[in-house]
Amino acid sequence: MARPIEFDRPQAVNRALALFWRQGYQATTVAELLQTMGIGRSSFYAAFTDKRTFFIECLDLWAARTLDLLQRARTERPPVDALQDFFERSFIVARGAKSNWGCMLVNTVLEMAGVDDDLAARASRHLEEMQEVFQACLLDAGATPARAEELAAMLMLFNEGIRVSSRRRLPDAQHLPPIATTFRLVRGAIA
Amino acid sequence: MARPIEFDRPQAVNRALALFWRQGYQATTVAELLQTMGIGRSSFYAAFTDKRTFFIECLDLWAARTLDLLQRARTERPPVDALQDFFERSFIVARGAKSNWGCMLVNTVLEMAGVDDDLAARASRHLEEMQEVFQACLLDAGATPARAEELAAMLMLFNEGIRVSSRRRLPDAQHLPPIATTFRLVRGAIA
DNA sequence: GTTATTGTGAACCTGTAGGTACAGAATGGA
DNA sequence: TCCATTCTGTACCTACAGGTTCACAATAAC
Repeated sequence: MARPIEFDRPQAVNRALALFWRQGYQATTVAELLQTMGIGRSSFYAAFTDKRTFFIECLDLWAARTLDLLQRARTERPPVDALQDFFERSFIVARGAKSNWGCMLVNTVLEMAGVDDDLAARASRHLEEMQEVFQACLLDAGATPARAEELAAMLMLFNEGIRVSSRRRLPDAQHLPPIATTFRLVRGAIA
Repeated sequence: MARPIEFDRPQAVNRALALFWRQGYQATTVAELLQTMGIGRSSFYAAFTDKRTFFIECLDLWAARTLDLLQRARTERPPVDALQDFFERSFIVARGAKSNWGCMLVNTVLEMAGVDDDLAARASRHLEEMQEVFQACLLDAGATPARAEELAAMLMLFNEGIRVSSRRRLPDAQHLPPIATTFRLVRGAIA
């Protein structure tokens, strides 16, 4: 028909996602999104309906990627090592200038709870999915079902804490020891 | 001189603080603040300069109250019990309809990091102060200085996690076991 | 009672947010 | 070459945010 030249949708979404991740939903304006994505207003609304709908798309994508990362690590290493890696990598982000924006799910829960409860609940559900993977890893590692559930809950609490802490621009050294401490406990509780 | 009848400043601040606590900085409009506080626009700006300055006042007040609560608990109970109480009470909030808005410091760090870094840093510094109290409690309980520092860092991570979790509207039962688990570890690490 | 003084509410101002409308540019088909 | 189609940039619209102004109201001193 006509005009097959469109903008690169996945790339545009990726760039926007980074903005939302860093600044959150409210602080990110549509104008900023457009500039980052390199597209015009009408293209944006034609392709993504509106800001809120688009944010949901980014949020779900972020969750899917993170889950995928976890699942893949799970096939490549012993289950508890995979988990510990996942946590430690939350901090060691390219070691360079690139800063850490925490976990988009956690950020969203805290930003939107009491403001847009549907968004907060959506992020919360994604966190539950992650917790289920934690639990599956622990089962793989030989924990009893009850113990796996308890430890997965504890790890999720830890995950949430880590992601908060990682936005505080503290030296990495301050975070890694607690992770090591925790995983010593986890391994002990399984054995 | 004239017109000694002013509004009740502390009460107005308290009400505003609750709003900021629940909704965060950005989502709370000046109009909402005025309605909650029961005062007019000009009175607000005369008394509190502007929204951001006022938010800082509320944030500092929240931090001071929380620190005070911790310090007081510390004089009334054995140090580790005081800490555990502090954590558990973060969830069991009046058991009724009253909901839990987490920790205003944690909320602010996550909302403002990357948006208003000065505000985020201020909240982060208050968290450091809390962590110092944690450490002092652990020292009181007989931990070595090195161990107290390590455990205090871990507890802060846990604190951050708990406060995130508490905004997710999950049943309390899901939170309390991890707290118990953690404090079992803490007591073990001190002894 | 008059007046100087100061807290107050309502109306107003300005900037900017999210969202829409529309003319025009770039293509595939005839 | 021309047309039909559809994506895109610009200008625009409306709502509302934070903040200011100002006339009025209520007091204390005299």
